Amino acid sequence: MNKVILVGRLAQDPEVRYTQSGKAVASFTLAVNRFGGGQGQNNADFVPVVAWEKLAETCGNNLTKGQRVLVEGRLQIRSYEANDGQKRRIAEVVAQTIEFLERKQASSSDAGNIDVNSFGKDVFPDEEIPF
Amino acid sequence: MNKVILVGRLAQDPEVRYTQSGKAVASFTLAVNRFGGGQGQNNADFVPVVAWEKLAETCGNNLTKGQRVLVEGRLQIRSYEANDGQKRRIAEVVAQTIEFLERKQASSSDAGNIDVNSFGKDVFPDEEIPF
Amino acid sequence: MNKVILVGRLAQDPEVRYTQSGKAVASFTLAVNRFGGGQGQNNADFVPVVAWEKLAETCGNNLTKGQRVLVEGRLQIRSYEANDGQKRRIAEVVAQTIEFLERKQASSSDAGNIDVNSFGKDVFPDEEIPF
Amino acid sequence: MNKVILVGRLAQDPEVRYTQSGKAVASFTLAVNRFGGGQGQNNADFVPVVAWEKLAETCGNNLTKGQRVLVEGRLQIRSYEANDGQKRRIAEVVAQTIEFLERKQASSSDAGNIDVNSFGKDVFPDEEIPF
DNA sequence: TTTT
DNA sequence: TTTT
Repeated sequence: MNKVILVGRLAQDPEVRYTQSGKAVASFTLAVNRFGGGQGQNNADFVPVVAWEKLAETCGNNLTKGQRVLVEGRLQIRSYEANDGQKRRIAEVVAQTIEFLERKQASSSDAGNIDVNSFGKDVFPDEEIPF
Repeated sequence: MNKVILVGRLAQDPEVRYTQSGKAVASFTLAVNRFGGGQGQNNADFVPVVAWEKLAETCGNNLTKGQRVLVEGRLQIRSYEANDGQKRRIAEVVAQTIEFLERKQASSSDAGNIDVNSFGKDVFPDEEIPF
Repeated sequence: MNKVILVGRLAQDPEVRYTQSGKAVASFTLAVNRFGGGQGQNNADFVPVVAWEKLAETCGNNLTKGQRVLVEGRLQIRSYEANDGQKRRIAEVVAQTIEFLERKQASSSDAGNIDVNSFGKDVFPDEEIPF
Repeated sequence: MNKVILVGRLAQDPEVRYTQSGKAVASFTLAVNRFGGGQGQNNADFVPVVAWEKLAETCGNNLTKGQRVLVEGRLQIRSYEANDGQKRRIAEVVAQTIEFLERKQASSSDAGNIDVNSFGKDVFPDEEIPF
């Protein structure tokens, strides 16, 4: 069991890239507010999120900065070599499902579809994220 | 909502330290095996976990390397200044509950208490971890 | 581990009652939409939810029919004797935390607090729900 | 989001049945111990669990009464007509993933595979359970 | 109806 | 850096 469930807002628009084999990868940072915690000036965790393939494309097409979403996924720790030759570790959430908790932009006529919208179910990709 | 649920094995014995104000903090790395994923030589995520106060002490007293546990907590992203003066981010799971999924060492007489053992419920501490 | 996480809409206003000892208990039904599932006429699970004490009062004061919330709790199976003398079982979610995913009614001046709002953490009460 | 995560022991061996169209359905009751709760004589929730298709067969072949497992699934509320013609509701967890937390019976030769074993990912079936 |  |  490796399960992460986050509710937060996109801190930026998703970036969609492609691996050498053509798989889509979306990445964005999710701002997850803390409650009851330290009440400093920037009281949130900024969590890196990645999504693959069809889910990546749906992110690219439907999500924008500031939008609130629920992300379900797994916590992945990757090693990579930094510019200075040092090995570092990065944590990120690999999204398996994303639910809209609000629409991209509130149009005047969305009475029928303001419900939660769930999409995607992505699994363990075997390629590295192209950064 | 910021929820993480992991099942894995301690990659090392927990280390217990104390903040300046005397709060206990336990930290350990949890090896969470991947399934269906890349089947390389080291097919696990090594996730840093911290626990505070009473839960920290219970960790120190009851957990050892190799033991399987279920950790429920939240994902925290902290900034810190590295030795080279650079700002880096570290992700860790702040444990709220830990359940034993097996005993520290199978003694010959624990027939009655091999059940899951749940302890702790720790919340948003307002001090930094003393590294 | 006994964990339930639901996102849905209140199917009715919460009812708040009191035990003989004076503890508040709120109960409501949460409509949780299904996705990818059977697309019949009533495509949702109607889940009974109860909340205790302070959390119960917050529900009574802040939640209304139709409002979208995230409920975190545990699944409880209770036995009771039905009117016909038969023993039946009822399942319900005992809420531990509830997050608003939208406001009761959008007032014109909530720019600062439209964020997710989390409240409550309630535990294993030792009294029966007064039905 | 409709997510349930339970750790408990099988209260009985799974029963495997088949729908008219030939889909396998396994069902069993999971005894989930309560902690911190009422400490009466039967301090557990007995939760009905169903699994479909390949996951159902794996349950039938690998799980037995008393075994500890982790079940991830969704909470489903079904209506059915009782023998007395009354309409009743039943809650059950539709399993999506099951992890072994211990082996069926410790044979002398399972040194290599005593790890957590995860299997299955089942989705919204469109047939009724054949009771 | 029930697990340990 | 790492568990089984």
